[in-house]
Amino acid sequence: MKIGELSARTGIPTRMLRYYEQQGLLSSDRADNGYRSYDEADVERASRVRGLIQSGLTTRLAKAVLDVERQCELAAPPICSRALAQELAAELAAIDERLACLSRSRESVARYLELTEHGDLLREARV
Amino acid sequence: MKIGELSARTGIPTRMLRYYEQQGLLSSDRADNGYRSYDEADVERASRVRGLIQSGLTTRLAKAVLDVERQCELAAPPICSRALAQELAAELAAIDERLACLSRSRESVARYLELTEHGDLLREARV
DNA sequence: CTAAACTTTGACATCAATGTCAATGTCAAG
DNA sequence: CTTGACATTGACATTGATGTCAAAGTTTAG
Repeated sequence: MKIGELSARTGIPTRMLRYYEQQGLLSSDRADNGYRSYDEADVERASRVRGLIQSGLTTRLAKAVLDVERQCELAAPPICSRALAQELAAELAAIDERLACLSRSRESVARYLELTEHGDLLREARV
Repeated sequence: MKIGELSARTGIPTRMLRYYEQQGLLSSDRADNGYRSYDEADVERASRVRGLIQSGLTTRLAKAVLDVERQCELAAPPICSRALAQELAAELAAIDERLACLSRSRESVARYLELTEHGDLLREARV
C-alpha cells in the first residue's frame, strides 16, 4: 500500500510517516517509481510508533524501545553495552512513572464522568 | 517553602514551575516580598503536573484533568457541559491508548534487560 | 556593611514535533 | 493526451516545552 492509504488507515499524517522514517522509526520499501510501499504489518508498527511518541517518548527513545523489541524476536541472546542497559533501565523507570500517573488520571476522569450526568459517554466509548 | 526548595525537592526547574503556574496548573501564595510560597502539598501537586506533561498531555489537558480531580473532592455533584464531558471522554480514550502502549513497552524493555547480562539493573531499580 | 545566593519579571533562543507550501514526477480516468 | 489525485523532496513556519540570560529587588552569611 502507498503512503496515502497507510495514513488513512492509521490517522497519521503523511508528513509524520515520512518524518518517522527519517528518524529511523519506520522503514519502507520503494516501488520502481520511488513511491514508498507498505505492508499490513506496517499499519500496526506505525500506530505503535505514534503511540510511543504521544506517550511522551522522544523519537530517539521510541526507536530504542522498538529496536529492543526487534532484537528480542531473534533467537540469539541480545547483547548490549552496560551503558545502553543503564539508559534502558532509566527509561523503564520513567515509563513506570508515566504509567502510574496516567492510570491515576484515568481513574480520576472516569470517576468524574461517572459522577456527572454524562456517564453514558463511558460506556459508549467502549464500543 | 520558596521556589528553589520546591525545585530541589521535585527536580523540576524553577523555570518550569513558573511556567506551570502561568498556565494555571499550579498556584502559589505570595510572601510580603513577592516571593512565591509553597506548602507540602505542592510538592506532590507539582510532581503530578510534571508527570502528566511528561506523559504527553498538553498543559491545557493536564489542567483539565487536575481541575476534574479538584471538583471531585467537593461534596456537590460535579456539573459540566456535554461538550466538556465529550472532550474528557476523548481524553480518557487517549489515555487508555497510552497506557496500553506504555505497558507493552514496559514489558519489552524489562524482558530485554532480563535476557541480557544486565538483569541486575532491574532489581536495583526497585530500591 | 558587603558579597553571595535567591527571587522576580521579561525577553530571547532552542529543540522536537508538526503544519504548510512549492516544484516536480507518476498514475489513473476520461 | 490531458487533467486531477497522489507521490517525492526540500524549505520554511509554527507551536509547546524548555533553556538561558539580564536587570533589579531581597535575604542571608560572614
